[in-house]
Amino acid sequence: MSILTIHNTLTNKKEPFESLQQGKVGMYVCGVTVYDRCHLGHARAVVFFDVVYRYLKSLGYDVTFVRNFTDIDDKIIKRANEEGIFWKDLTEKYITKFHKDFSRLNILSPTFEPKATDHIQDIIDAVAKLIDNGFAYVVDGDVYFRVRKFEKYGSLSGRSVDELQSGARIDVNEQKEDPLDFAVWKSSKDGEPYWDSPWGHGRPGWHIECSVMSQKYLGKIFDIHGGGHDLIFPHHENEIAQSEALSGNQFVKYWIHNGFVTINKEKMSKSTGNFFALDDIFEHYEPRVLRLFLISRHYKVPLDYSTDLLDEAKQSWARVENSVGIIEDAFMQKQLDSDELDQFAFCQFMDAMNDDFNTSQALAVVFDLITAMNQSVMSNKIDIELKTKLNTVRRICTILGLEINTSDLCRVTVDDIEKLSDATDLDVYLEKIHKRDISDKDIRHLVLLRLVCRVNKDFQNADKIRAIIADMGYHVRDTKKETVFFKI
RNA sequence: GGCGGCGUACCCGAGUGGUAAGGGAGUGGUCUGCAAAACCAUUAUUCAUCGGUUCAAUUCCGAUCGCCGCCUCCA
Repeated sequence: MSILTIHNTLTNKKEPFESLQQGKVGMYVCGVTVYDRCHLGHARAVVFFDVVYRYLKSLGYDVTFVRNFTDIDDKIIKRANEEGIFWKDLTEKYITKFHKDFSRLNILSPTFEPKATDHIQDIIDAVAKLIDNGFAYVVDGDVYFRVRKFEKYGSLSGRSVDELQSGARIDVNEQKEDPLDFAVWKSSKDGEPYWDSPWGHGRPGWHIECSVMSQKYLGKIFDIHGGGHDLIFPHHENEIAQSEALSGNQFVKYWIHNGFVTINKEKMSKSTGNFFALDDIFEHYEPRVLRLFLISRHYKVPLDYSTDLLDEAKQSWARVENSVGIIEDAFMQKQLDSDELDQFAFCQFMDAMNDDFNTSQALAVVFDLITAMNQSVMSNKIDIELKTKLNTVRRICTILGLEINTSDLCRVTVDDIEKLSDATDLDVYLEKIHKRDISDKDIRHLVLLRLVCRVNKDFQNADKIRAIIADMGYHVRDTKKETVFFKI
């Protein structure tokens, strides 16, 4: 059995994962700045780290998982002004929205979900300490971090300070000692939200909230810190500088960064308007299809979005649910109690996940199992081996957070025909159909009537009813003794 | 300009120093009243191009072309 290896951005290598404390993992993932709806790019990051969280737990680790909300910053103030609402109302609106969207994507709640504005005093204390130890300085109510004093600066993003210096854009703020220095505390202008501080009215700079909250909940050093690839510089670079300047020790052992979602190969981004909001996508696709799509590629490489690809994901997920639905039915008839897993397949899954969370390969294990299960059903082998495969599919999908939903499947059997009041029902319904006076409530009855027609070999009417059913967005599937129907 | 990533069938996408997972789509067949689902068979002598190392490279090295990202807010 393999062991978990993780590609560490810090060393740019795949490394065996060894937690700092036996059996425990501390993980911090940068959440979102709450000033707008979440898009597919956010979803990829959130879903991927949810998979990491679930997988680590499945390995038996006691995981403390922190994902923050950055709920005060320039964009929030700007947006609140544009909409003419109080900034706090804006952030709360989008935090609620975040929870709503991501619960649909079957995301587990993190252990802690801290907000920057709930930790202002901690932030002020940290800034004061940075000033005390010479890593930060005050200019007119602003506080800046002295980048050049932190010798390791640039180690995460692979840049040298001089390189950055030459490429640095001209900053309007001439007060800084060095163009590379960044704000840890920003003084507020009139009308802007502020908190009292030893340096006057102001608010935290970007970056400091993550340094403070991660260390507060996870300690001075912790195992995993994650986020989107675009956060490597400057956000995570700055976090390292601040955090290590505060603690004097290494901040994080493993840095994990996920690649972007792209549209026509270009980065999905709010600032360019090149994005699809989650709730818009949910109107056309089931969240679990979206989730499958998001983990269909290895997390580090870009994932290109298109509706064609989502349609493919939808089809492949239908393959899983069809198969599981049929097999669970089979086990309704034939009780077989076993929680055993197919050890061979499950080991293949573990090997895939242990190889830097290779979800593509992990999914291949699921599809191989599906094929094998279908073959069993085909040859009527409803046995313990099939049950262990089914258990394994369910187990793997749970770890990946993919919810297998077979409850939408409804069925009518030939036995139900007897319950029909009388034969005139058909004429009544055909009349209703003719008048289009039917609704979702009638579906079950329609399917049953169609079955009656089929039993009576009245295929013309059977097909007519099927066409109506299809028009209403349902699909029927016949087997020897029953008809299964479900909404498409 | 600096740094980094990617280029695998019709599409998506894993992977390995010894000859290419999986999904979607297509084609032929089985099954079915017909569909659908499922099953079977089939679809890359080839992994951007050109060199090099090697008994052997798609996998390592170099060059070239193409695409993308970061260097400014950004998952």
